[in-house]
Amino acid sequence: MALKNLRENSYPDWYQNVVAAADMAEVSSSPGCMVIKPWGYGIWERIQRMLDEKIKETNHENCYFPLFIPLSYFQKEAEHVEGFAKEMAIVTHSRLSMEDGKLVPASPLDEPLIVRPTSETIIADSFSKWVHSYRDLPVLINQWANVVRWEMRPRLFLRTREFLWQEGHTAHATFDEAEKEAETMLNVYEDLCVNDMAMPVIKGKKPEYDKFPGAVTTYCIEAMMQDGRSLQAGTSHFLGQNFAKSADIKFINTNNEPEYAYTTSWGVSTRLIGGLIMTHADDEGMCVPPKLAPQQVIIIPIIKDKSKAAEITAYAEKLRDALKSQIFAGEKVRVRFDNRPKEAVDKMWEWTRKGAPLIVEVGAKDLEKNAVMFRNRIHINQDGWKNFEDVDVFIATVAEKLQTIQDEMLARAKARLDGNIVTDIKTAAEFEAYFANNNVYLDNGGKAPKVAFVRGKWCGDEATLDKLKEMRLTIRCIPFDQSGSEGECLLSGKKGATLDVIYARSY
RNA sequence: CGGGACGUAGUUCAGCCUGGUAGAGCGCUUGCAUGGGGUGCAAGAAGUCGGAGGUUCAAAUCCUCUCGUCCCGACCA
Repeated sequence: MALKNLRENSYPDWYQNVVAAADMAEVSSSPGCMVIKPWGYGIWERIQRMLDEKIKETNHENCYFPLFIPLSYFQKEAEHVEGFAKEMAIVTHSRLSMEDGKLVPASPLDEPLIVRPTSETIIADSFSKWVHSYRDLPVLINQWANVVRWEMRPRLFLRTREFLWQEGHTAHATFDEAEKEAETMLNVYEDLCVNDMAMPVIKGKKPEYDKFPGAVTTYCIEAMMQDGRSLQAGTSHFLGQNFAKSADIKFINTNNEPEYAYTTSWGVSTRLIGGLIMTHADDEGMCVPPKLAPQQVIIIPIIKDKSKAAEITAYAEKLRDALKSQIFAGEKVRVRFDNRPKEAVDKMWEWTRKGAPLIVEVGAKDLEKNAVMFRNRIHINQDGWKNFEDVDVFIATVAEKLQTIQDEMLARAKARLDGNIVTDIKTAAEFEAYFANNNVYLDNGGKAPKVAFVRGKWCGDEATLDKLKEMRLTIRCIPFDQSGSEGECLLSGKKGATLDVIYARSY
């Protein structure tokens, strides 16, 4: 029996159903916020660990800046102010007092504090104190933090008022070095998404109108969800000297002249988990790529005859310990022996909905044959879901099996992305016809709208943005691999457009 | 923040129109049977009906306000 809400009926309902069925998160009583439950947080911890390693490999160090940012700091960078003059949490009082039996805010602050929506301004302030000479550069730091944006329409993992992320901030002596840094970190994100999350992405930069407020260039990676909508999975900004000028990050260069530093910032958030769900989950629940799975192998004892319970338990524990000594992707295999007092069949389905890659069932028959029965989550209801194997062979090949699953998940996701980028729309008329209704299907049978990405020309004129909005589309990015050819702009119909862009509906 | 739907047991929901003893499925607890693809039978526990005010002899039900959730939109990681 699959989930109550299937993908083909209602994608949003299905999404929430997966989050609940996999027990990853739930809506909190605190409005707009989520409670990330152990399985969901475990996935986040895996993302953190893998990304943190990559961040450190590229010479960045972690540190921590305040949650509260004085309002005036926010006001320093003109574009930043405008771009971020949106819903934010503002601290205006410093205590509560009791009046008529009710708690009311008291002691107004001289200057309100903003609960950080992002930390460019407060970090730039520190950088201005740290940087005096070209010898102090580059400054390469990162922080793991929570941020708050007062979203009006929250969705678990994809958009919540408070979310967890990492934000890297760097300062450099030259334009080129900073620009290269922004690209390097975009590549780090791509590596994380592709090789660890099995979620292929398109790399590119945002059009001018869609840049981060205050950025010179915003680079991004875009992933395709199963409904054909695009999810911005990560961004990396080259900020030029904009923030350096407003925060006065100045240094003496090698020519003994004062110069403003060049800064970057880059981040990914718990939104990646939403992307992971919409990339890999199916109508039976979540599927977690082995590298990200908090538990990669689940062992469930099957005890029919209670007199054999001790024997089966001992067998399972021995198997657990042997598996734990195996190495997959440079780490010990993560194994859980699930001996909770529950029905074996319930445990099996629970872990299936959570998306643990391998579920092993051990019972009396296995003891006799010195074997195991294991299920491969991503082959559910197909050949290869249920497998029998000699226990020693299983132990010896568990890392190999996990790698195969990881590879297969990437291959599936990649096939979906590659197979659903429409490239043969060459005129504005064809383009309009293609999106004439919401019922453009990627595959047959589905009732929910699934719209492919269209890769085509854009003239770059901002007058085309109205048309875009009308069609409920967005320009996801200007991909790095430009063809350089000329053609008709799919929005304006103008000839001689040279930019290749990705048009898609988005999250 | 605009448009729509909705808040009743842990959960999914019925009951509301036409006011009069608080209901069901799943889940939970116990027992027996079962057990390698989502168990069966029996018994049991569990809700000041989102909150506040109003109408009434009487409110889950009618009225007002409020808070929250979901969907669509705008906005965004």
